[in-house]
Amino acid sequence: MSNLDQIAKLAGFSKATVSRVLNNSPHVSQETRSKILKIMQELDYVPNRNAISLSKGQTLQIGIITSTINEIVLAFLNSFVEVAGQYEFQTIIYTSGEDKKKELLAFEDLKRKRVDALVIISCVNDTDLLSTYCKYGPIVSWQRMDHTDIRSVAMDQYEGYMLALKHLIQKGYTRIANAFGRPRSINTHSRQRAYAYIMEQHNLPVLQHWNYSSIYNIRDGEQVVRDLLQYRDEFPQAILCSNDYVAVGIICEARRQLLNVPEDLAIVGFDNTELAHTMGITTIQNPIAAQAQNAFYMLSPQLVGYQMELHPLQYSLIERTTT
Amino acid sequence: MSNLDQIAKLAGFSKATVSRVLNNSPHVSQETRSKILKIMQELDYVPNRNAISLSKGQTLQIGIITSTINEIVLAFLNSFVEVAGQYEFQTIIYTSGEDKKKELLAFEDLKRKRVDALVIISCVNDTDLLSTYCKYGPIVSWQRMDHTDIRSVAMDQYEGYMLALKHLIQKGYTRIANAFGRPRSINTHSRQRAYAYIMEQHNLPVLQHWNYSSIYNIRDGEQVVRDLLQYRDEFPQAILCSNDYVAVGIICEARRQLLNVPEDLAIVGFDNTELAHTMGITTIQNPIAAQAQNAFYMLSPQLVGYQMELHPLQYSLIERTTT
DNA sequence: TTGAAAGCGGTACCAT
DNA sequence: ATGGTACCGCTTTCAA
Repeated sequence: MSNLDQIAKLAGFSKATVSRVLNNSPHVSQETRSKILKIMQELDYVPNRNAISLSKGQTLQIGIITSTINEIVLAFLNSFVEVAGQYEFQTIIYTSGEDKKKELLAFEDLKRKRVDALVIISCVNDTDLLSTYCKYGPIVSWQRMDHTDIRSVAMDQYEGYMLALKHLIQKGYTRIANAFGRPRSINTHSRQRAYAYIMEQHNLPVLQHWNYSSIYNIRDGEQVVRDLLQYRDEFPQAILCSNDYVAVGIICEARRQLLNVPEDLAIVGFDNTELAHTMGITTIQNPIAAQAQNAFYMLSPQLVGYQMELHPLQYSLIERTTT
Repeated sequence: MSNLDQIAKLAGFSKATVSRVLNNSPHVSQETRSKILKIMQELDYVPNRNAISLSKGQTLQIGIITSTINEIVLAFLNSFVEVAGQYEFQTIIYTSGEDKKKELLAFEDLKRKRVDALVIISCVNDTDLLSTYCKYGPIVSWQRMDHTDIRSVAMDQYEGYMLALKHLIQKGYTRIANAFGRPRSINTHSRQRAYAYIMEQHNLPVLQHWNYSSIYNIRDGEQVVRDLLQYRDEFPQAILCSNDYVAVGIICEARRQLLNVPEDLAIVGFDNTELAHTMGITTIQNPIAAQAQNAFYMLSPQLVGYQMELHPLQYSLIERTTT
């Protein structure tokens, strides 16, 4: 492998000039430039990224932290990787598997300058601890954080959940159950607030066992149906799901249990993923791609030197065949 | 941010000794070691990764190349990230979007020493071109490659497809259609061979319009059903899918078209993903996680200095309710 | 056991 | 426009 020094010697110029050519400096004569470029071609030269990173103190890499990669995360990830790539930033995935130690490794990598910035999709460490890393580089979060140092790109799910609830009530459903996600997360809290508000406003019944939490995926959704069936006489008419995958699980298990959707059980998903479209699930359109792009835009001042304008975010209801 | 030099000065030792402490060299007295460690603690010191990478010529990063991240890719990715992580290797995702130039960037990064090795999930560039990069670091592929320099961890799908075909025939289905993936890929070719062999052996009909290719996802699957319906009188009894997601699309669209599964149309998926389980799809169990681990194991001689034993791979048929 | 110094491969400031 | 050179922060060989 050839290096800058060799190119310089062969071309008969200094390292400095060769470096200028590499960085498209205007202070190189056309003649010199082409001469040096020719030699680079011949030697099949490419600059060593580690040397550049060390010298510049910037790696052009962004770390992205998630406890696990599922389909929801994927939508975010895909968009983020794309927008970051447009600005020549690469994305490194850190999956923690809910392991605090492992998760912290990502933050250490910010400190060690392996990555220039960090995006949190979901995390398990204490936010007070995590925010101490802010001094090493910019950090944004998808998951809503209860901390001022780490900004979040997520929307308040209160509005989105409200849309779903109003839709159900307008359709005449009154016995409404919930399958929430993370028990104490801000999102779940927002949803619970919306639910409590609407139910009280319309004077509708709220039963203890109509509220499930820690429901994340297809299997969890299946389990919810089996569980609800224990209370035959207090069966809900509709259920709001933490995401579309939970909705898929509920639909499939409901069918297996010979329940008709939506006659016996109406279902509303969340996120409007591909699968919701395919299976005809009524859901809340969640602009995940826009949020992923916003994540990069929020990092942009420190990464590329200027602020980019954030996408405006808005929920909407997609009515299909499950309500 | 503190560096090695500062630690050395404060401790009253040389950089070399501090470096030895960092790398757990046995040639440091216990006293010196603890003294230095204490100072590192106080200054909240962590070594700079770029400096280490530059000096050692190794980055502990592995690039993984895919045209797009879908749920199938995800299964592979997840396992790979995990096993690589166990050996302190990080994974960088390169999504090409089928763009040859963009894909080549990943290979350039091997040359530039941004990554120590490369894993190809799917790629679009000419294999002769790609194999020229082998001299810069180890490369393995999931997608089968028709090139000796780049080894593949994938299995020959002939056997897997055979299982599916035999199952259908044993169940009495004779009019069998195919939804293949990439038109000229080795996998598709293997499947076509299996299909041709079986159909001829059993003297079964083969119709031109029963063979679809470039069918990858849910939407493609839906389209296949709509297309098949044009030939009402030559409708197949069963269809083999390139993967489970295609199967999902076919099932959902079939239901929408009021076809009964499996009475009007039997369906066999491929891969045995979570979704196949949920929707009760008969499918071929494809050990994706094992293949991802094997990918790392194949890189291991050049990455960690010794060969790891590969998982044995085997297909099996999972019978559910769609056949 | 410890230290001095030459790399690793670039960047960027200061001269000329 | 070009060159000289001091970094960037760590590793590693050779001596002591």
